Amino acid sequence: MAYWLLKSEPDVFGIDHLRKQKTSIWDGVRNYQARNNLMAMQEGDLAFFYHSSAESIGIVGLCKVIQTNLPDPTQFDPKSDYYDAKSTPENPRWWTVKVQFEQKYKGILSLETLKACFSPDDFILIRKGNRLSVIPVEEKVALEILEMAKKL
DNA sequence: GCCAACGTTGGC
DNA sequence: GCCAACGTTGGC
Repeated sequence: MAYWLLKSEPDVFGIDHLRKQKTSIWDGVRNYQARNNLMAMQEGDLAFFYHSSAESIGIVGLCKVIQTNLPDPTQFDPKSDYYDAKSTPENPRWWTVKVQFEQKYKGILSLETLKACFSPDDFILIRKGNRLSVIPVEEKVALEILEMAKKL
């Protein structure tokens, strides 16, 4: 089983949205590296939920991958911000997964804390200039984050 | 294939 | 709101 980190702006779709609706398709990703990470996900993988561009920045909860290799429906919708005219249902360009809410942490594992605990070599999230929104997390790092989350 | 221009992300 | 870093586009 692998671990991941999913970034989202809480104003748009935050941990509370996911908690309320229980599951969600992770749509709207339009970056090839992030898409490739989505395509590498397996059922049962766990993903940390990260709030970006917010008042409090950091990991706020946990979700689980429950369905993989889903074409992102927004790419076919001309009214969507994420519409891609070059994509067709026969040959979709953007694939994603469905996630299920697992847990909202009692507090936040702030970016500052994460920077203090991990090395950029071990954790892509804290590398300078990193903008990737779907990030693989090494097991070693993931297990430590899970422990840190218990103490919140 | 190069690279300048432009758009976006995301922390501060 | 600013701006550094990065990704994409398009002319050549």
